[in-house]
Amino acid sequence: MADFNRISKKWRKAWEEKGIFKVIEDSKKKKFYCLEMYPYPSEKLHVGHLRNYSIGDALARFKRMNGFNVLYPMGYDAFGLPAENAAIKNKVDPEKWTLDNIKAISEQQKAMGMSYDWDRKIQSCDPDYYKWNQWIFLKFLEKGLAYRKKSSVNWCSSCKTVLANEQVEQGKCWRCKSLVEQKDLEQWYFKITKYADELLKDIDKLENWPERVKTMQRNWIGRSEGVEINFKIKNSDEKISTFTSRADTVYGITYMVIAPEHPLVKKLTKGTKYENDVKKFIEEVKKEEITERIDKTKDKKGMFIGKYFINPFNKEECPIYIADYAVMDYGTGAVMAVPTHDQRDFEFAKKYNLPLKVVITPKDRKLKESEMTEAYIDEGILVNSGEFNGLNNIKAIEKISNFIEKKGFGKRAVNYKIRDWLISRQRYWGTPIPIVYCEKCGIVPIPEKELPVLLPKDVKFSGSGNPLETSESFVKCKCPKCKGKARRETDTMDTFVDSSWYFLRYCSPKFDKAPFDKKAVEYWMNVDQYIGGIEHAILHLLYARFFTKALRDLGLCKIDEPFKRLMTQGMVIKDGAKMSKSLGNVVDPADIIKDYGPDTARLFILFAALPEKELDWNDQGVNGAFKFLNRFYSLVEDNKEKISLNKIDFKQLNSKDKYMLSIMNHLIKDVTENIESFKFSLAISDVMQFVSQVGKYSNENINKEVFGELIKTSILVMSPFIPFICEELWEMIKCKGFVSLAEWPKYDKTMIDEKAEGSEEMLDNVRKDIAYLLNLIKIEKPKKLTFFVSEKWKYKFFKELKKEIEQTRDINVIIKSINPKFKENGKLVSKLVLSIVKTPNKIPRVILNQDTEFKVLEKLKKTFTKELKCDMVIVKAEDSKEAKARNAMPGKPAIVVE
RNA sequence: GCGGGGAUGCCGGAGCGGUCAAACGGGACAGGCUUAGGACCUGUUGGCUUAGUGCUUGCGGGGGUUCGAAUCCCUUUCCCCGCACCA
Repeated sequence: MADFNRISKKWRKAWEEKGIFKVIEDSKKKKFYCLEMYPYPSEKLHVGHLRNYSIGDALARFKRMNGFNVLYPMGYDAFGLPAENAAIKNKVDPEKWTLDNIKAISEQQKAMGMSYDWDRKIQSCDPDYYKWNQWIFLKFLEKGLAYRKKSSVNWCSSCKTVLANEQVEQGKCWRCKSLVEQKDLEQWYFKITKYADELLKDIDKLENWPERVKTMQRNWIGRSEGVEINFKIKNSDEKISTFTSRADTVYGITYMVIAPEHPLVKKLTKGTKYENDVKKFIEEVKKEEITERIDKTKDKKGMFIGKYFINPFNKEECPIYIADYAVMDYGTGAVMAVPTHDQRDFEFAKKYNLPLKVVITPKDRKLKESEMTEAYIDEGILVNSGEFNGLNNIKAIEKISNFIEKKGFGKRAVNYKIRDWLISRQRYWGTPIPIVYCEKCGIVPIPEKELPVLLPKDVKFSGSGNPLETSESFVKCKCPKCKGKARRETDTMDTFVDSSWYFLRYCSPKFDKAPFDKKAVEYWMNVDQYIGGIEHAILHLLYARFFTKALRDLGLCKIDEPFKRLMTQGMVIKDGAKMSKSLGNVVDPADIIKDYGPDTARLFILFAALPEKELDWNDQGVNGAFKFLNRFYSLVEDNKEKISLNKIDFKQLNSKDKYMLSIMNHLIKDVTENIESFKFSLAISDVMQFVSQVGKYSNENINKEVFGELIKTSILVMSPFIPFICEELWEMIKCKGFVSLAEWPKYDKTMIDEKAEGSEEMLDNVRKDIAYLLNLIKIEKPKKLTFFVSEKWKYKFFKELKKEIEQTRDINVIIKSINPKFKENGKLVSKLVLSIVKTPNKIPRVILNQDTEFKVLEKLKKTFTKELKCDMVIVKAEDSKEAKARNAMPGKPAIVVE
């Protein structure tokens, strides 16, 4: 048995020595940018990574062989919390920890045969890299895209840092899953909301993104059109503004809820008897906020604050409540409540005995407030709505909105769920924010020429507080403006900043005048295929899109969207569950490589499931892949003496040789198409079938040139999946150069139609059929025979048959393919109808072999008479024994005789 | 609740109007090679069968469109995955 590990080491070395995967811009060649989401360098690679890279590498290799100039880089998302936690726990330097991991991981990637251009490696913790984070930050600051504000922020007490909205999942920290608290802090933000509209609109341009990712982004941006309505408060000069997308319901308002944090709450209750109770209520809500406020099933809680507002539409006075279901974050923090037509309002109104007022009613019945058990939220007709009565409610939204603007009650408004991106992190291992706080000058940016602001080494990792604050040399500094005493910003940037533009850096990784070389970016961008996990559907992919647009507006690049096509790979599971340490179902890629070699691991991963689907890890399956590799390898090795690379002499070929060449051309076609549509597992299954056929062929009396061609082709088409072994076999059959750089085979269309095996037998059957039919209708020599051939692949045989009949019987033969044609204009049918015979006296006859089908044919009569433009008589149902007797074939063509 | 994706032979998983009893792999069974096999090769693998290019059942359940449905439509059940009191 072949030693696959020896083979892989040999070729890895050869590739490295020749540097065959390095690329440079080449305007003469078509480019292809293939990118995998760069990994966080944790201690070990897991199979998910392996899958990611196997997919990307197969594609990169395929494109390379197809003549593309392929940019296929790798780098590391090297900043981040785990390094810092390791520092606290094991007293190691986060940098060393990170760099050691990178070394180990890149070693594994090389061992797996990934064809990266390693010269373009990026590590986000390199000052050469994060310098440009700082540079971009300063540019954003200039443009007003970065700003500092005090606000209530998400705080993770376990990670001891604030989090962006995108990093809070169901009230929990995305990383450590502990509950997120709210804190009032002054922090740095990126103004992603400025691009909300464009980010939303351009989702439509992302044609090759998975639908669900696009949907998730749309939902996250959460654009909602509506109106902002101002309400006067009775006995006060204050106004409350509310946002609603349901202007059609304004006549049904019976109360209002405002968020407890709403600034007006204090004002309105000050000095009233409600003041104390309201304060108490707010305290209560804050306490439960974290856990319960996010639980939708919970009872809504609220409280009257002693004030009323006036509904400008009907001048009614309604009470104002504070309630925990109103969130300050969205809209104006106040909600006009229409309990009859909003379920949340309905529940609240029922609980606090607030009035209901129906303003929309279904067409077929009447709604009664007293009988309602839930809000009516479907379409209907407006009632109790003054001049708008009788309108359809959807149409009324538009009319009432106009009315609101005309009367000055409010204005149209658009709301987004997306918030500005909070990028400050109270952690050490990240890009320092290039800002200084001066006693005199306030917030002062570091001048560009002083970048990078380096991370200091003299910090203490105590496990509490931001380690950066322990570095005096870092914190204490001079103001760049006045040279006076100043304090340096100790927050670092969210690591998602690093990953928001790294794909641009790959285009010119060593460029030192700007984050990237505009020219290189113009050549390489955008990313033709991006591959990564679904978990980044919102976070990274949204940020990267935002960055691209912002950098474009800074004049740094010309593209609107960074990733042309996105493919999200499925999870790897084992024994029906996600791999996890606690379940003990983790597979270590290193073990697989050790036992089976890298090619087996790659082959299994790509074969076991389509890239986008879940992959069920199965040890027997791995072994199956291994078995195939051995079979493939020994097929070549055992028969290498029989291989000739000389040109095929087509005159010397027998039908078997021709048949083999035909399926080989088929193979090339299928594999090419399957790879292009990411159906790697199907491409591999095609090759498996082919290899087993070639195996059988090799035992026969073979044509050496043909055999050589078959073997060569199978090595070529397999090489994107199992590059090491293919390289070895390529050498074994004495082909020149690296198979990794060889040209992808092209298929010959004419060869695909080559006669399939067994065609003689089939022709024989058809001959019998014809004889039988002719006998049946008692004519020796019809003028014309028309064959309706149902299956495309049989078309070829009938061509031969045509020749034969025309010569031997002197009959004019016509062949028609019925499948595509009949489907279009009549949806006909070949399988059931075995034969149609049109007699000389112009009465068409139909012969069947089944009683059941006879019934069917009665129905078909119409279609047939139309198609054949003549009457139809069903002559007889041919019984199955008769069919058997004349050895009828299945899927036999319809035959028309004239 | 909203949105996205699923349900196919013993298992993983293709197929997405006729070439489908359903690719490919795994498993199982039989045979060969072998002293023997867990290695390799060959064949079988829904049921019935007078063994036929035969009949019959069948791609979550029910209904429909069609000459014809695993594939299209409706409905229903179950599973996964996102978001979530967004006004």
